[in-house]
Amino acid sequence: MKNEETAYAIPVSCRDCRMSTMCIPLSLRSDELYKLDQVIQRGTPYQARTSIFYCGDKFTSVYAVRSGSVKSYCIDNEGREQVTGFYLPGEIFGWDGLAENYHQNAAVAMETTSICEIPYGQLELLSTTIPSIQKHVIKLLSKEINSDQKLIALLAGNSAHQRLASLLLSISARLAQQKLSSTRFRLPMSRGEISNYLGMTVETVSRAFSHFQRKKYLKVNKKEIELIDKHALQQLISNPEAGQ
Amino acid sequence: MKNEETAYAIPVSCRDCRMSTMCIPLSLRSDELYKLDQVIQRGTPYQARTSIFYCGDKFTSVYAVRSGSVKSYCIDNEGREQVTGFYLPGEIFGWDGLAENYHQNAAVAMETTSICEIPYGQLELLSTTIPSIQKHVIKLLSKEINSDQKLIALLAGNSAHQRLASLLLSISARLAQQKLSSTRFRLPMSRGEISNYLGMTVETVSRAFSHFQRKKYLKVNKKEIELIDKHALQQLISNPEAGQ
DNA sequence: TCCGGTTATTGATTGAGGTGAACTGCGGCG
DNA sequence: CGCCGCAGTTCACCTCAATCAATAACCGGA
Repeated sequence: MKNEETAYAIPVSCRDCRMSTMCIPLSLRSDELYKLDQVIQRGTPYQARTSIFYCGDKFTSVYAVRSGSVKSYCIDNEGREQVTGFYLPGEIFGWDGLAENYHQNAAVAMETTSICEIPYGQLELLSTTIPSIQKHVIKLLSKEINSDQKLIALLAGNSAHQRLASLLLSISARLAQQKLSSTRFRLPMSRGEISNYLGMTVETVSRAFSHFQRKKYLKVNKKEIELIDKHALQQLISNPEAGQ
Repeated sequence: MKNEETAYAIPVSCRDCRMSTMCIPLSLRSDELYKLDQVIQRGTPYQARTSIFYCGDKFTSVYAVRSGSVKSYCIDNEGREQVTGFYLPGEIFGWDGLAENYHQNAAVAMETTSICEIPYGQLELLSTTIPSIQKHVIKLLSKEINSDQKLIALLAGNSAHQRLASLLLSISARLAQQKLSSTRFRLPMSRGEISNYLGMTVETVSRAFSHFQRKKYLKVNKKEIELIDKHALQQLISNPEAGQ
């Protein structure tokens, strides 16, 4: 019955988890790691489209994506959904609840997704005896700020083509960090979710994909993406004129 | 020589500072406050357009605005400046350097501005003995995340008029928190800085101001703003049709 | 299996906002 | 005093992306 190597196997400990290079365990000594292990909750995988938490839920935990993917979103004043983030394996989400003690966003699995739940109260408790946890938490928060600010810059100053190119390269880079292919991958999110996240319409996203394909920057087949000319996409971002 | 009540007087301690309701001292007992006081550096005011730190500077401190105002910005791939935030009295900035130990943004005073510098190393040290400081730091970081995400939603889903209305109401609300007038105020930033921050052009900002004035939502005189119909601006944000 | 609803692509049209230029008002300075 | 430079406003024009519409591809359920 030793099938822990299959796709959605639940690791028995952080030590066995490939994510530990960017997750909280990073920089813990093994006795400390053991303590952390005790408080992390590893549930059964979430099915596609099921919620991890809702907007307004009491903040209890932060969450690490082990496999699959998650989107976070909020509902603005008059009912419209606004996607605020996509989270891939190895990434941690849920910090948005910290300031007010209630989640400002909802989070939903975009596909079958397994997640480590890290109860924040426990983490706080642990951090009184293991200072490096505090430091790491603060670092993760700060990273979230930096990536949000990059998105702000992207939305404020770039064209539709540039935005999509940025997202694709960002996903590519994040997959690379997990030692997954950075040139061939399957987008977990729909065109609608992409367009919402990037502040444009589905049609514009679709046209941008077609444009990139005509330009031979990439191949698209539904959600399967193959990046052919990453350099051209980079160019496009820094220089709007690139490629007409 | 007791002129500590004048505009740019440097308070001798956090206890005397009106900002303490939202700054770090909040929630400290007076013996703890004393210790914090010891590490905070209160320099002479910054002149308009002088830098507090540059992008790439080593991260050493976070900063609280005591009077005046500050903008943060970064320079993107090909030289363009992107404004990432405006900071008013009582607000804390500089967290962007935490993750990588180098500032990802630059910060510059928009007018004569006095600032408390809080050396982060000292703060960390203090927090080992005063756990509520850690908590507060994390709360401030989390707040920054929430406000960044609001901006993302604003940029992704709203028109030029809505964006400007949001900024004006945000400034108004933040001034109100400091018990300053929320209906009559002087914008510390130029039209160019506003437009850059909101992802549009100076001309569009100008047109939007004129439009609002025609609609009797407000009065503009250079940088002096008088909000006349805040409710109409609110409406405009939640409902794009409001007022044509 | 077929059917109905959702998601994606493509085309035609429209409009918000960007672009470039002209014009104004104001402050600094020789 | 007049000249220059800069910030802000206004205008005419044009572009990019939203909108409207039609069709195609896909998925889940009976």
